[in-house]
Amino acid sequence: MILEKKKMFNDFAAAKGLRSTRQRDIILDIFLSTHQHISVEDLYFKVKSSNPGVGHATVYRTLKLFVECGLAREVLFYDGQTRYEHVVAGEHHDHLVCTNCNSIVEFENETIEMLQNEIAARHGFQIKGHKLEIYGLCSSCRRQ
Amino acid sequence: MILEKKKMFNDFAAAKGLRSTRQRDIILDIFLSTHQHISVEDLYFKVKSSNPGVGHATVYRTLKLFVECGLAREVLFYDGQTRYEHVVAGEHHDHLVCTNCNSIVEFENETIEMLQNEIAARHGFQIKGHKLEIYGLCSSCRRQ
DNA sequence: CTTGCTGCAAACAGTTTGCAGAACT
DNA sequence: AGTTCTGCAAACTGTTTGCAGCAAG
Repeated sequence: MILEKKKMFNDFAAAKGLRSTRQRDIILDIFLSTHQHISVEDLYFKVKSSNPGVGHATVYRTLKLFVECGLAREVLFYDGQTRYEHVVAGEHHDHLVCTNCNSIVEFENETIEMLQNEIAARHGFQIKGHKLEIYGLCSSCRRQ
Repeated sequence: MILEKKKMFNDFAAAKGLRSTRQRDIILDIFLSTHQHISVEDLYFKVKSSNPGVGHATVYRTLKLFVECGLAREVLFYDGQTRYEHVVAGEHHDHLVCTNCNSIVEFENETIEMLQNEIAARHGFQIKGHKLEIYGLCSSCRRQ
């Protein structure tokens, strides 16, 4: 799992012609060792504690790379700090259902998935799955 | 609808001993005339255009009051600007369902509701309702 | 040796705050 | 008159950027 992710980053770096640097390795290691939605600041301090020389900007820049290669995802809360969470494979989509013609449009929304995890955690639930269906009139039925 | 909201704010202001000022009236009027998620900056410019004297800080301060009295809600996107949207009455809750003991916990999440509206809008859907159910093990069933 | 990467500090953008004067009650 | 509110500018916070030196290829 962690090795997979390292490979993911290495492949991405190779494909983009990025160099392999000590700092990126350290930041990736520490990011992979964290749990959901760590703030840049927190990650920066973790990195600093084991590796004082690393700068603020490098952490910012490296996290953007992780997002770009699909390892991480930006998450916003209401405290003005950007957080990053791990992208986990196997996420699925939900549905928009037209109550007139019964057509179904699929969609995915990572933020909703994430919020669901939060809600479940808050209530002590161990989540197994979910179903989200939005009902309404699709664009063509609206016009009629 | 607009009058209701003005009343809402006036009642809140009265209850809190806030003064009624020209600026707050203007900002409320303009906010009520806007659509979903306006940024502070945009609202500020709208206010300025009809009323040049009003300052930046006042718009920020007044929007916080709207949130406090339940008229507005903060919304975050990924562009670093805080937006505010209207709170609409009649929002409901969703469910956490335990697949073992079938107990149901109700919850509400405004952000999910809002995201659903966005998704529907993006697909040209006129939303009528939705159902969100999260399935899993409740905290007591997990322990067994 | 060439080019990309880093660390630093300065710059930036959005938001908040302190304060003197204006406005509400 | 007393106190809250406003507008301004300065301060703050989180993030980005320019640049000289460092390091990977």
